[in-house]
Amino acid sequence: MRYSQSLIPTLKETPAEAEVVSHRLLLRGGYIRKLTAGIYSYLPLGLAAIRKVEQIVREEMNRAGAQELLMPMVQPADLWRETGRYEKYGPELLRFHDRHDRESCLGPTHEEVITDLARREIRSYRDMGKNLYQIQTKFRDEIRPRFGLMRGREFIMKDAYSFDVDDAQSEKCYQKMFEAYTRIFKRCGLDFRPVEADSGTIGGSFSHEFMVLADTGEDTLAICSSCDYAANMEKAAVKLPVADDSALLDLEKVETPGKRKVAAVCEFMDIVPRELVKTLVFLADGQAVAVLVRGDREVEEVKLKNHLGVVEVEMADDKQVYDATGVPTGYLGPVGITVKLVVDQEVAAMKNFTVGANEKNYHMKNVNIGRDFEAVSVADLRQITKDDPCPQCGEPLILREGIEVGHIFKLGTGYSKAMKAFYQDSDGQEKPMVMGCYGIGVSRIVAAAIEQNHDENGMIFPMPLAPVQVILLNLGIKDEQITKMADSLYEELMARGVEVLLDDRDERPGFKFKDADLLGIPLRVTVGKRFSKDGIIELRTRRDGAIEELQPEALAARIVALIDAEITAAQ
RNA sequence: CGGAACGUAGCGCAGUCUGGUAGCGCACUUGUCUGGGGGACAAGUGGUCGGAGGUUCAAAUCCUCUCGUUCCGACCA
Repeated sequence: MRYSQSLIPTLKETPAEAEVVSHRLLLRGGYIRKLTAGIYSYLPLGLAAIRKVEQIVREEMNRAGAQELLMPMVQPADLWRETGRYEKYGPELLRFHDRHDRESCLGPTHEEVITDLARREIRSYRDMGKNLYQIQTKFRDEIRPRFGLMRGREFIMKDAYSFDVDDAQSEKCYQKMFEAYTRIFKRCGLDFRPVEADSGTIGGSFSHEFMVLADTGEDTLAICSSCDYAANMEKAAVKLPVADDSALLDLEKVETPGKRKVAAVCEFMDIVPRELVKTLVFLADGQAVAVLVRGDREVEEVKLKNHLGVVEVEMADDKQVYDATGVPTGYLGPVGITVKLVVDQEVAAMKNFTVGANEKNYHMKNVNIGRDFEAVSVADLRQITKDDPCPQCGEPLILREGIEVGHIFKLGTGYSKAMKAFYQDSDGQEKPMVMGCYGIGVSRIVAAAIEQNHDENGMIFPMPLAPVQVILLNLGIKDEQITKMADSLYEELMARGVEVLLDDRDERPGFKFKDADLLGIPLRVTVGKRFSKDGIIELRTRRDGAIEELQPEALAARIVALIDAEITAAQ
């Protein structure tokens, strides 16, 4: 590729819209351009990087026995009604009517389409054990797209779906995918961790996320400092606390005029937040539910949602709280409350705690479960903290930010039952197919790789993801000898299968160096004065800036060796 | 959708409070010089000031509405 013929519009200044480093550098490097909110064009270099990821994904999926196919992006609403998701999915699903007024949507994921295909085409247990995948543009009408390729509305995803005869086979496939994913992210040169995850709206019984560790990540991970435990914070199990066996004290009502916040109440009553219990009201699919957690804890909404078995929970506002309970916020408590009450396990282990009295300007102390009120249910409902022990081994946990680049689910038979995807087993019985689904955010991987690999001068691509492996700078466009050498090296490298970008623009050396750094291409070859004077070609690595001086004849072989070494190292 | 900010040349911004001439840097065009870390000089091109309506002799500037973008929250690959 010749720079002069390509479209690589680098920017000296950072566009104001870009906040995170990958977004800034992708724009500055001329890899992407925004069309509208959350929707980007991939320019030649951006596309080249994406193709690299796709290729790795393809190779590993195929190696794991999966088959590639391609499904439609436009999907009929009726298919989505079969699983109930047309109603459930929410405004993230972009819906529209075609010219015949048929309801349609743009595929944000493909469980319905693939299950429809499977139920039509697969009859016998002999045809089961299939894993089908595609790499395709998805559309999710995100409420708030942000961070460039990290959370677009339109993005490239690899999605795979497996169909097995029973749980044991499905489990094997899940394991295989777990291994394939580990290989994929390793080959991409990413620093990542697989973590236990919530299965979200896609549904299913069990799942892992693959997280790239980066400060700009939107998820928080709980990672054990000692054993192999790692989980998304929203899923991370809090260890069951030891029950307090103090004697029960007498219930006491205390006047707390104007003291609504935990801090104010504690100060007024001369207690600490861990002796107080908050009563928070959530709307669970519209129904008010009160949740008790210790004063210094936060409710984990995902845990609450799963515990209640509802689609959505949100914190009620002051008015909704008053409407549901008749008590102003700040004075709510479990004693005599009228709405459904669920209790965090930590609170269930407490004795003689302080709560709101369900009456303005009053709190109660020495409250106890069982004696003063009954809980509808007790569960792990709070957010884990960095001070919690590992739920597996009890050693300290570390909390880190991560970018979700892959997610695998055991789906079970939810979709197959809803859509009547049955096969006939060897015993002649009709049985539901056991499904799994496995996603990778292809375009997001490129962003994640940059978040992990950059410096003040620009991107630093790991060799396996680099859009091209070498940038060849001709620093003497008007010098016949230099240009001749640069062109011949360009030809020679390409002949040896090396991907090269030849910077043949009539620009000053400094300008080309800056662009080369910004673009993040792993190897840089310079043909300039050093060559015309001493016959020396310079080879520099982007990551550590190390320079080797070589004779032109030795260059190609050296480059091939470096590339091979880096690619093998990542495998 | 809730909270906040911002829309002025391709990009980054000033000008808006206090109404009157649209400006700076980069980029772009032409020329000369220059040529190893985003060069210098000279001459240029490019604007319905997001859009619509209003107030006024006069609106980028004041008022109303609207569209868009970004940031914080809920969603997710």
